[in-house]
Amino acid sequence: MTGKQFTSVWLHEPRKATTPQGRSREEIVAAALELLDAEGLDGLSMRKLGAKLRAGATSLYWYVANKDELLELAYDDIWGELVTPDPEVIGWRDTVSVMAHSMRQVILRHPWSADLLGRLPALGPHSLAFTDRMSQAFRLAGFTGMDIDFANATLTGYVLGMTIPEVAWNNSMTSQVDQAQLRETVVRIAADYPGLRDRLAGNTDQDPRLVRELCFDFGLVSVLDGLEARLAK
Amino acid sequence: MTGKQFTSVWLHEPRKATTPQGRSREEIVAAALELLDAEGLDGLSMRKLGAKLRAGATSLYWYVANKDELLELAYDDIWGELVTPDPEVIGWRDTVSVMAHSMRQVILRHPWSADLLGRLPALGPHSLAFTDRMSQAFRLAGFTGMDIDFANATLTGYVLGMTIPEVAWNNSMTSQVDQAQLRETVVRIAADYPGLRDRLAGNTDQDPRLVRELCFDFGLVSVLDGLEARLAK
DNA sequence: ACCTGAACACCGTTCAAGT
DNA sequence: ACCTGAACACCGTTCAAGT
Repeated sequence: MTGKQFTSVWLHEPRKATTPQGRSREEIVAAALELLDAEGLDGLSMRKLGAKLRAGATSLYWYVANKDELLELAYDDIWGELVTPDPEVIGWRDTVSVMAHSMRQVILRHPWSADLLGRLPALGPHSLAFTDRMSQAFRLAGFTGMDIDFANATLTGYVLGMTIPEVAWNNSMTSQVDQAQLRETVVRIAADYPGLRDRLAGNTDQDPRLVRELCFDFGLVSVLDGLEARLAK
Repeated sequence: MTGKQFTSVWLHEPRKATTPQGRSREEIVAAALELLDAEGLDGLSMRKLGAKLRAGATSLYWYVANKDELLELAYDDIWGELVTPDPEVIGWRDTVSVMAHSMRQVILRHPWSADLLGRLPALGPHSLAFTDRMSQAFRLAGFTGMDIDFANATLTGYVLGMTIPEVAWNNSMTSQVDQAQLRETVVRIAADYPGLRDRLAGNTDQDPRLVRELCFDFGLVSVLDGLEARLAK
């Protein structure tokens, strides 16, 4: 009885903007994005956003039902930044590979999006366009029926799962952190796990950004190899 | 100058519990877990938790520096529920496969954890023990050096990325939702994407829970095949 | 049609004060 | 050593009232 209904910005029409006066959704979402990129998810409050638009905080509720809907709009927007090659031109494997790297970059560029992935369903037009384009590549590869969606979910799952904790890690670090001290504490924590400890110790001289790139590529190639192997059967 | 330092519960000793009087961290974390499981991430507030423990909200700050540290503690706890087979007994591939399924179940059982993955680094003992066990399996498989960690990251990345959006989806749904109406709206949204639309339409008769299981297995097998292929080279 | 301000019911956290 | 209450600086959202 008390269960909330399923709701989403994408499930109902926006208020008609028949009159050219007043603000617009686009304007509001653009301002929200600026705030999110500059200050993170906690930096976006309805009051701050109102102030930025030189308006009362509560005036926003005329354009948007609540804050979650606003976040859904902002969230969909960033997927418009994705690079989506044409699989007919460069082939399916390069297409999805480029898309995977591009996805990772979008999330790293907008770290607040990592927090939203586990909270809001992605039903916006940019998300769908992206899914559609990736499906096209997998169909071209030779997948059929539900396997197209499965391959899709496998690859995007890999990218998200690899990138989300990377954001969490970046969040906790800043340039202010004493790297040497951090390393020392991590090693102390890992002391009980010999394998882990030894590999951490052997890593001292590596650039962490580079290591993460290598790791991402390693996994991406593995996932794609695994998917390709299915086609041969 | 203003950058926050890297901090984590795991990086400093807890306040010594030399005296047996007063509350304990364990007690507090256990109560927090109950609240989280029952009411989700938003259901946990310091005031509510204090009330549940028949204490003032602010008394908790004697045991824990802030709410994030409390969440780190709760978050690490759930990974203690993981099934971790012995790779020496059942082989590496079955081991990591069982662990992958177990991970997914833990997240689905504690949906609030999905929100935390992008926010807090996982440095607790349960997380480390889990990583260590999985590394052991991959070493047994034949991986060496950094490839052990890469294989690890690839598999756990896949599981997280597959499961986090599943939680987001579950969050938005309740038993109250009119499935027929939802389907109709989704199809309307997907109208512009023929491939997507057709596959959605063809899916009508499937149990969504079952489809997600199939999808997870499809991806898991693909990822493991891809990793296994590396060993042959 | 659009915007405002006041008000409600919350937050996390600090801190001086108590025992 | 442990706990309290008051206080500060915030939240999202509703709603009657304005233009």
